Amino acid sequence: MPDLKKSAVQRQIMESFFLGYQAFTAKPDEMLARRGLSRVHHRILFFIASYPDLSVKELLSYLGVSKQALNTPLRQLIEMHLVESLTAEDDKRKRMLRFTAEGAKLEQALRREQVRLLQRAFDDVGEQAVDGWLAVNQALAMEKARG
Amino acid sequence: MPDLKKSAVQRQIMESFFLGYQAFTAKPDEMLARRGLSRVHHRILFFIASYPDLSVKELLSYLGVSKQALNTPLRQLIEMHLVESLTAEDDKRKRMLRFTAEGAKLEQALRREQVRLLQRAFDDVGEQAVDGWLAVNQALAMEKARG
DNA sequence: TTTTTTAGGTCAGGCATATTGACGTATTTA
DNA sequence: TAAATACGTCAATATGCCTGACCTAAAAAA
Repeated sequence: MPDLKKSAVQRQIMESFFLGYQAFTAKPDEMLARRGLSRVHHRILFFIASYPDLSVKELLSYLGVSKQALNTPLRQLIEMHLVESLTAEDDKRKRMLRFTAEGAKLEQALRREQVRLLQRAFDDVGEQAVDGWLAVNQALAMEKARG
Repeated sequence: MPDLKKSAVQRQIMESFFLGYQAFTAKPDEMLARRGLSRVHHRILFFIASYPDLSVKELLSYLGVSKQALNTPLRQLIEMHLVESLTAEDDKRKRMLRFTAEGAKLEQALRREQVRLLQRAFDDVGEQAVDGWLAVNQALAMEKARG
């Protein structure tokens, strides 16, 4: 347990977090860039993967951007046949967003690279450290929810 | 140790990391926004704090942006009397970047909020988890350096 | 000492993306 | 039938980054 009262220690911890997160996003960023896509597209793909058949409104609330900001990247994903937008049965105003086969493949490829990176880091530090890492991330996420 | 072979587990781990990092940057983002500043300014402040009297070129290499992209935010910080740019003694082409008293105060305030968040999360999970979290972040940062 | 390189700064044009506001359509709910 | 909702799009505006070009001052190399 480092001494969190020292400025230099604080900065070093913050820098590791920053660099670690940057490493985590670097590979997908690069893979998406090759297709002319960006991190917004990645987030869209992530939420469609996590909540298949979610509506545009739900997606908007997860992303926290305006309808107009979502419009372009989502349309691009649909035009590239990575995502499809189907009218919902129960409410025909709603669109259900899901992957095409190709879209699912891309999401898997992105995730595989991120998991591979995590796995390599996990292998370096041991099981106990991994559990701690997960616990702190979850605690931070909770703090966010709490305010 | 979670089962990293399951897609849902993978996504949940990735989501915690994302949310945790977002929580980590949320407060500074908000504090900076009140002054009309953004995350680029934060990164500039971070590097000046970590490497006082660094040159513009060094700062550029840390940030990984173009000279023109740095120009505006750095000038703003200087005009707001948060950072000062002093000609180096040994090489008068170089500018040494450092905080003014007010700039140092802002950097401390930003860092204090981030440390406070970390501390709350750390308190929730215990010492061993914290050490694990730090170890994994460092391993990830290393993986980045390794490629 | 003259020439070249380096550090820093700025301007212009182009591109991408975010915002707010307004409008239009289809559908559902009150 | 009227009001609200879900979605989509157009326009104007603002921001931010990029590349390329050009400039000064200073240091390094010739």
